[in-house]
Amino acid sequence: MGWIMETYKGKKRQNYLEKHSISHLFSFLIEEFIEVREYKRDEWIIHEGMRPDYLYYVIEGKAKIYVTYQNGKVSLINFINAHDYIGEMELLHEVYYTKGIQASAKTVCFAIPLYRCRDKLLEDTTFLRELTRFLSVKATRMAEKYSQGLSFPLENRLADFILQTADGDVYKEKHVTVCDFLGVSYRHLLHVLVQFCEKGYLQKKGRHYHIRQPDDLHRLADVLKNGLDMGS
Amino acid sequence: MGWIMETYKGKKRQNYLEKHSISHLFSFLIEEFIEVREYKRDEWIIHEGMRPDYLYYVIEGKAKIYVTYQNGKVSLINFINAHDYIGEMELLHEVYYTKGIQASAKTVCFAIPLYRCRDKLLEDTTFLRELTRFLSVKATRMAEKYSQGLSFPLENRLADFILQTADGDVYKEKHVTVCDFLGVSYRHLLHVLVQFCEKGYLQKKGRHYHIRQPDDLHRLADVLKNGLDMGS
DNA sequence: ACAATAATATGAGATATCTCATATTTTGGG
DNA sequence: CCCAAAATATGAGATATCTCATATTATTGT
Repeated sequence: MGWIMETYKGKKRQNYLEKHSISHLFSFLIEEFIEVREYKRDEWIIHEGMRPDYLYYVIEGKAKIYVTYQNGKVSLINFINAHDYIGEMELLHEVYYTKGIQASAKTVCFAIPLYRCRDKLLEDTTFLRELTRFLSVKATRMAEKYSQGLSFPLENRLADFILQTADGDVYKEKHVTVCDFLGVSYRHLLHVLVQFCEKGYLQKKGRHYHIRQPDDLHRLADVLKNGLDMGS
Repeated sequence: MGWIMETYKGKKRQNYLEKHSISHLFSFLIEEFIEVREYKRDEWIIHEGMRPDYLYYVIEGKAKIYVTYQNGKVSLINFINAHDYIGEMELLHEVYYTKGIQASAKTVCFAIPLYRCRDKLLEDTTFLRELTRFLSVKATRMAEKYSQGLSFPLENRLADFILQTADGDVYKEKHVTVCDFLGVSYRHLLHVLVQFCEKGYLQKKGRHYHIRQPDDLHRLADVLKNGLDMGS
């Protein structure tokens, strides 16, 4: 299936480089090395287990990180959005088991060839500082999610997820994605959603859910927050 | 309780700086800035919610990262060992909710004052590259633990934990610590341990457990591993 | 437009895990 | 050496969550 990633050339490439310049993230001239690539929905940006030759910086779109376990179970580890890096592990480590990354919408990224830029990147203070910040946030988020996932029932985590992903007061994530992400069975996710509806927190409208009582959801979600909190 | 952290001076300090030199991790002369500190068992290296003024590098000992939730629930997020950094989040971010870090054995670390070194550190390629590696490993480990925690029952995670923390063929972690770390109730942890004994995987010897059938434990633990794996 | 596939839905029984109650043993501080 | 607190233990009932079975409804490729 779809492995027809498109590389923008000429004017289109130039346009992206200008409108979404990332030159301030580097202290050397990065532009000439960048390939501007577009991945279609469901296309794999990185195949699980295959070492990528590029460092990616996401310009627009979104993607998901997956890992497959030996028993065949597939787990959605995280979402990737604009301004995230992909493939930084391969830049930093000789040996690394690469996770799978799949675009969940049309996704445009800047691809920086490691074989030409690795040394430059690893000598670049501006870039390293930027990457360090990115990784520290990533590590913190993961740590939070980890302890939350273990410490609280789905009720709380789902309330948080709904509030975070709602479009206005409409929640419309796909159930299959959500139960992967929250690590629960489809059956149980539906069960809790029905409860939310019965309690009047949500109201089902066809395929979507309307948020009726955001305060109640906030009350459930706030339990996950630690002490003072900084938003993010 | 115990907040009498001791700072080594003179010869003792000099000794540590020489025997555990970290000058290769920096491209400027760091030695003169370093304070060598010793924290006693159960002493808090960083208090939750209080912004530390130092970046720490652990030389010997071990510690635990805790976070307290609004409902009073306390969660053990991770262990810290020799060669780990503490307080790097505060170096990188203006605003950050600091987690609590408690020594679980006598712990010696190098404390680098941020008010004197922040700018130097953030300009230092060698250090940034090092820190980036550290953070990338941390982020990956957390991501793995997260998805594992959600995806597998205690049986599998405990088998893994036992094998990882066993001293030879003797497992002797404190139950209270373990159930914090694995995010399960004390009752349930005991329940699964009893099962392991009944199945002959472990044998209880007073306060410790003797590993009888490591292969069976490995079989359970291996389920957590993804595809190829790289150890770490 | 049709067939195949993915996503949504719902029920029922099985497990994993939690909570609470209570008892015994170990440990650290005075 | 003694006490209070922490850690260990065990039972019983309540919940959260999973698995499997089975229908119905989108979506997608051709």
